[in-house]
Amino acid sequence: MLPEHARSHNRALVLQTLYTTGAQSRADLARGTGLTRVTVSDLVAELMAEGLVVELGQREDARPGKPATLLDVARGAFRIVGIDVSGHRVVRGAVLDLSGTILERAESPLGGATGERAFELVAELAARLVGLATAPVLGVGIGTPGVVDPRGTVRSAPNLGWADLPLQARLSARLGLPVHATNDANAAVLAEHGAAEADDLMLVKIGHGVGSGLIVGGRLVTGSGFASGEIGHVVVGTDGGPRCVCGRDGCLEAWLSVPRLTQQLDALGADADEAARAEVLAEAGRRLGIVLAPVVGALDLPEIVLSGPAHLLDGPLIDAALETLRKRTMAEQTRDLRLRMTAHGQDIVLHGTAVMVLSGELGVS
Amino acid sequence: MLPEHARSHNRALVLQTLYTTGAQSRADLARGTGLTRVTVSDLVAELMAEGLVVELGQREDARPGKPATLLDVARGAFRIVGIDVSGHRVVRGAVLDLSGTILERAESPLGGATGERAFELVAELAARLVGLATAPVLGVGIGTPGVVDPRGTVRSAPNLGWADLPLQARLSARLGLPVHATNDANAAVLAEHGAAEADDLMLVKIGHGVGSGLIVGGRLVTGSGFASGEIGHVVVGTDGGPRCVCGRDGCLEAWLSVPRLTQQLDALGADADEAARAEVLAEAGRRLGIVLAPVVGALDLPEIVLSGPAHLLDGPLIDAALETLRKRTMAEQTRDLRLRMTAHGQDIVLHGTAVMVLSGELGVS
DNA sequence: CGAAGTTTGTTCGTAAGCTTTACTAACTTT
DNA sequence: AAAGTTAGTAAAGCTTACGAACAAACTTCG
Repeated sequence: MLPEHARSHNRALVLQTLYTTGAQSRADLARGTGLTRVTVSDLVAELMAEGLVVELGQREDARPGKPATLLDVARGAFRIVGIDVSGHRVVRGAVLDLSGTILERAESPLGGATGERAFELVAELAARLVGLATAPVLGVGIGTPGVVDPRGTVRSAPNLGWADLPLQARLSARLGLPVHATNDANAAVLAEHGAAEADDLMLVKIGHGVGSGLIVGGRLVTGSGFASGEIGHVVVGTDGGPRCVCGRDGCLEAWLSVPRLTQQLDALGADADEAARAEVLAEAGRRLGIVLAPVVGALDLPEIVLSGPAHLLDGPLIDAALETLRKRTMAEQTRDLRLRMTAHGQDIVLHGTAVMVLSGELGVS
Repeated sequence: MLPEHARSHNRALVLQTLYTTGAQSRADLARGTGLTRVTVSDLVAELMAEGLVVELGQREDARPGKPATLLDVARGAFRIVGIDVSGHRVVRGAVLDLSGTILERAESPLGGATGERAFELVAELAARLVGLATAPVLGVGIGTPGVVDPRGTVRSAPNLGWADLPLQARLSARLGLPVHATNDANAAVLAEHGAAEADDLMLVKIGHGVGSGLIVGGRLVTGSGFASGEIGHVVVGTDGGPRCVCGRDGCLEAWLSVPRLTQQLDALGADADEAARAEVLAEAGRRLGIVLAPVVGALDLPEIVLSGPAHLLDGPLIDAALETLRKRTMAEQTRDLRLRMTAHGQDIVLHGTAVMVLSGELGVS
């Protein structure tokens, strides 16, 4: 730990405070960070020279003393490019500003491409989006299914036919920009965590498969083999269940994946009554609750967020899951447990990649 | 982040390296920590002045250059007092040296004491042990059942009749020494983690009740309500189970607690055949595996350690638990999963409290 | 209306901490 | 005996943050 590390820590602290709290003066920043006004002024000067912070002008309200000069992160001065490879049929991408607002979108049909061809599609989409950016690009973030190590190498992503693909390194070399890659569910939980304070959070992403991302103590859990969150193929309960693609009976994914739910609802027929449809969804919710209960107990989780098609998840399914969780864990722990849908909708992975780039490039987490 | 924080970080880094790697020279430390020899010399001088580090004399082996002066942590110059309140009938305590070796033991029968009387017993035992120490006491560590917050206040420990008891503060005031308190299962997982490198580890403590402690990313998981590890009252499976003291059917504790296992084995009779006894234990092990599977999946845990009576746990129970875990999770994750008994035996909580004091007082973790 | 008080942000000098460079000490190898 | 190597220390310098003091610009009070 050198003095310069302390410096970059303080720099990130100032930027973080400015990012989350919004426009404020140097003196406000000093009070908020615990540093002195002198130090804050120095750090702010450095950040302004880099174009990351701008002065907004004087504060309007009438107070005694010299009027404060308001500062803010130059939210419009840089762009982030985000790529979501978790879709089954398309690769989606976007240009975002530093606040995480999506400014431009683009997508490429995947068309069943795998391996090198799939990488090529991702790289081309990223390059296209970088071209659309009307301000310097801070970095590129990618969320992909599969096991991704901290250096952004995709250790294994069966659906895309990727194995030990150095996604981050190759894309960075090609674009000449910083690139950050992570698992799609991890990106999603980062989006949900946003720039919030350190806490604990689990995000369950339900789509073609079922995966999850975890934040414990404010930090993303990667797992010993970088395979955290893989709950899709955990067997639920002790009474069998539907056959899973992995060959076993009763995996969570076999109960809960979107194809399975859709197929079950379709089987009821178009004119099925609402109660029958609700029961199908409630049964899936109960199964989710059964798997999550031990995790909630072991980690004392306060909040779980679901991501996926709201018309399937938001209703009987989520209600049954919460009720099951309550029934199967200690009352003290789940009394305050929150289980809810994400507010990010379909863009959750894109937003998460932006958080990842902000965190990696600016230390803003 | 001030320069002095960097200083104390580097100080702890030197001490940590010395503690884990053992006797070595200042130059070795410089290479090991990445600091320069000058800085290491300065820090070592500071640590020697405090009596925490001592010179052992010159290195013996024949190498070119000036002979190195070997250093080590003054492992015998300080003592740690550890208290384990997790026993059902007695409070156990010990005096340990900085290496975690137990030098003296003492215990007090609890005799059903609760509330203030139980606290009094703990305080008296601690004072007695401090008196037994033949070197300055670095600090006192306590492992207690229940929910303990980071400031060492026991939020709730029903068996001891404690609620919002500021255990750490009151004991520290009484003894005039630094005190650290935590949950017993958390202390146990710290013992198992020891001074090892950052990794992931779960410890399941099976006794009168069932609890667990978790280390994720090298850090102890406390949980949002400081109630992490409470898996004893998570319901197992979807086929009912024995009635639990909490009123529900099929809690893990109802399947797995020592009283329950003992009672089941006793019910078989003294001349029961070995296979019947093994089946009782294997069934309990399968139940443990069912609860742990989602946690292993979500966290990508590489290792789980059991603590409790070896004659019950080490055998059919542990074998069945591992087999169940393998059957119920993805093969990639559990291929390398280790499930084993602790090597600390009954002293695991005492050893854990020592780790806690070392970490809290010296930054050695 | 002017003096007093308040708040902001900067300048200047200082203390802490780590580094580089240079040195001595003490050993092995040739 | 000379050369080379390694350990540890001393001196000087750079970076970083701080405290004190101050000017600027406002409000409030008499």
